[in-house]
Order: sequence, then structure tokens, then C-alpha cells
Amino acid sequence: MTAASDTNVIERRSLHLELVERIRPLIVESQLKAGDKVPEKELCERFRVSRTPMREALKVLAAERLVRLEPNRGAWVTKVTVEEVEEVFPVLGALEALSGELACSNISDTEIAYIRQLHDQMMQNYRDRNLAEYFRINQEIHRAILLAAKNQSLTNTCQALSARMQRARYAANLSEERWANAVDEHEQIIRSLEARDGKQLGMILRQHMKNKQESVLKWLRQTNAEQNNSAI
Amino acid sequence: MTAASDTNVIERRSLHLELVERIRPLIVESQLKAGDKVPEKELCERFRVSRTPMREALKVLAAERLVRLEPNRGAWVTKVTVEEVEEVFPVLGALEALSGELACSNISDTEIAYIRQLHDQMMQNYRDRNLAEYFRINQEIHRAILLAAKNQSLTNTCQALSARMQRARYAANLSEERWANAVDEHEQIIRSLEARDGKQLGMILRQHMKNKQESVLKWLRQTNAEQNNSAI
DNA sequence: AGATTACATTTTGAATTCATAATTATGTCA
DNA sequence: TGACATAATTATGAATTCAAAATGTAATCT
Repeated sequence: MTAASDTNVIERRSLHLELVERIRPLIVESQLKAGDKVPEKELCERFRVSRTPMREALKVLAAERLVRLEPNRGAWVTKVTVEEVEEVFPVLGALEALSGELACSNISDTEIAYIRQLHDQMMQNYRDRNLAEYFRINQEIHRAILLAAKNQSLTNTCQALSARMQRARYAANLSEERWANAVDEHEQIIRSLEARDGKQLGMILRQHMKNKQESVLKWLRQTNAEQNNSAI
Repeated sequence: MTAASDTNVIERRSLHLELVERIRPLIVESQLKAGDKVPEKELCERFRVSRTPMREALKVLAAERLVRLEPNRGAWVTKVTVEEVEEVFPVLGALEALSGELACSNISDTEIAYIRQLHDQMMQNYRDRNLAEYFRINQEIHRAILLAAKNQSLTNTCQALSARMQRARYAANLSEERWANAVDEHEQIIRSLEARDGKQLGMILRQHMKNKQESVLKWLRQTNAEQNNSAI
């Protein structure tokens, strides 16, 4: 019996993990808003659990930096700050570059075909100026490349950092010019991928991330200027 | 009042965080051995805490993948597996490369001088064939470069991944040849750093990490062959 | 009114309790 | 003996409890 015989193993789950996976999207999708207090009691009632597993879940989310625990004062949804964006995006850039390199080594024809299909769909949505759908497919493309890299640790690390950044709903802010550039970068991405040119794809993805950082920062500065509230 | 006025803030700590920071080194330094069950009750008695904060701490350590929670069966210290090493080291390589690049942009003369001093000390320990001390200073050099990059998110991400890998006490396994190569790589590292050549330093660090991966894998395969126990 | 204190209420952190699941020990029978 | 069933024990997950801290409210004073 090898360690890899994972089939038939009945996956059992604990309440706290269930809660982590339910509350995380609430934060990423801003149902729980940045800067707000996490309504512990309310969430307990909503999910019909006691405070013990809820507080365990909040500790895990704090380790992911999606919430911040203030001793004796409760948990608060962290804000996306300029400093954080300037720190996290370069890390994401390096990791996406790696994911591009690994993907080119490990990707199957089927996976490439799938990404090509997503790419074409996305382009149609660009031509239709359907921003929301464009964004959804965009994310799915990056996810597909990451999965094609076939490196679980890379996937986990990227997704944890992305989750923190995804709360920046900067889409509304996207200028026609930046959008056109992003589309152009995506043409290069799909070309490098189909050519399985890892070095090239890595470079493009890193640059793509740098540009995205600028977009997010622009959005963030605007948002901060509008609301003029300080950081956490 | 700006958000940066963090001075004078009294840092208050919770029991579970205290526990995380006490238990983590126990795992990294193999006082709690890979594959062993985490003795929850024993640890509670040792630190004189109840099960609640202890279990919260274990959940955080599970998020860091230092332990693995098996529902209804308790927590187990994770093993370093071949698969994990092959996944994590490329990620660490990309991140160390980034840390080298950023360090060259941001490092002060004082920081360089400090690393030069560590480097010279390390070399003396190489000539003396003092492996333990060589290793300690080696780690301190990598840490100093990471800190010089001045990117908290990068630091956190690297340290989390490193912690998982550091449990591989592969030092004993280091061949004279590999040691000589590592020393040579470190000569290049300090040279690139003093020249503030970020691209170069990044490349060297990435290669350095690749070689380290091979050392660790060699050690791991040997250890596994000796003990012949399956993975977790 | 605005500041200050005293007191009540709520929230939080952590210990305790309790039901259930897992493990170990014991007994039975081929 | 050893395979299996059953009972006792222990460990685990999660709810509850309780003390301490924080917050909110009312009374008092200038």
C-alpha cells in the first residue's frame, strides 16, 4: 500500500474549516467590508454554530491576513492598503512568472485548448465591452495557467496572496487604454503558452502583474481620496 | 494623525498566538518529530493552558502545514516528503530571486557591511569545517538579504515556506563537493550584493536554491531508505 | 452644554463541561 | 491460541460557562 492510494478515503471535515471556507468568500467579495468589525455573534447565529469553531476559523483567517485580531476587542476585516499592494504584487509577479514557466513545461494539449477557448471568449467580451464577464474569464485564465503548473504549494501560495488583493474591485476604474493594453498582453500570453515558451510567458506575466498593480493603485488612491479614511 | 503613528501602541497578545510561536520552533527543530502525533494534553499541561487556546493554535499551525488535522483523530506533525520538496523549493527559488533583486535596490551600506561580516565569519567556519556554525550563519545571511528587500509580505511568505523545509536536517548529508560549491555560490552572492547587481544576485540565489533542493532530496531519499516508512 | 465619574451591559478570552467518536482492554468461542 | 464481539477508557469536537475587559449609559459636577 503506497501513500498515494488516497482513493476511497472518506473526507471528514471540521466545523472550523467549513466556516473558514464560507467566511473567506464573504470577505473577498466584500459582503464583509474592509475596515468593518467581524460580527462574531451574528455569524454564529447565521451558521448555527457556537463561538468555539467560529473563533478557531477567525484565527485561521487572521493567519491569512484577511482579518486582524485585536486582543479583547474582536476581529476586523483588513483593508487593502497602498503599502500592501506595493508589497504583495511584486511577490505575485514572481510567482505568476514561475507558474508560467512551469505551466509551459507541464501543460497538456487539452489544457492549452481549454485556455485558448477561454481566451477567445474573453476577447469577445472585450469587443462587447462586457467588463464583468471579461474579468471573470480573465481570472479563470490565470487560474488555469496556475493549475497547469501542477505545483500545489505554488497554487496555495498564489491563491492566498490573490485573495487579499482580489478585494480591490478596481474594475470600474479600468481606463480604455489600460484595458486595451491588458488585452494585448493576453494575446502575448496565449501565444507564448501555445508555443510553450516558458521564459517568455514568465516575463509577460510578470509585466502583466506590474501593470495590474498600477491599475489597482490608481483605483485605491481614488477610493481613499473619496472616502478619506485611514488605513488598517 | 496618520496611519503610520504606530509608536506607543501597547502590543497585547493572545494565548493562542503565544502558543503558535512556542510550538512552531518545536516542530521546525524536530523536538516534535515529523509523523508523530501532537500530544495535545501534554502540551496543555506543559504550557499550563486549557485545550481551547491550544486547539486554536493547532488550527493556525495546520494552516501553515506544519501539522495536519485528522478530524476526530487529532493533530499530526507533517513529514517533509519528496513531492513537497520538489514543489516548495522552486517557489522558494523564485522568491529568493525576488528578494535578491529587491535587496539590491533597497539595501543600505550598513546592511551590506553586516552581511559581508557574516559572510567572512561563515567562510572561517568553512575552513574550520565547523558545519553547525556554518549552517547557522548561512541561514542568517539569507535572512539578512530577505530583510534588506524590505517587503514584509515577501518575508512572511518565504519564512512560512522555509519553516516547512528547515525540518530537513540534511546538513549531515552534505558532501565535501556540494559544500565547496555552496561556498563558491556564496562568494558570488556577496559579490553581486556589494555590486548591487539585482538581476545577477537573483539568478545566483535561484540556482543556489536549486542546488540546495538536490542536497535535501539526496538526504531525504537516504533517510527514507533507512527508515522505510511511508509519507504523510 | 461639556466633561467626568459611576454603574450596568455587552463582548471577549479562555476554562470547563458534555456528547460522541476512537481506541484500548476484556471476554467469548471456534 | 487467535479471530471476533463487546465493554471500558480515553480523546476529540463543540457547546456552555465564567471571569475579565471593553463599551455604553446615566448621573453628577463645573
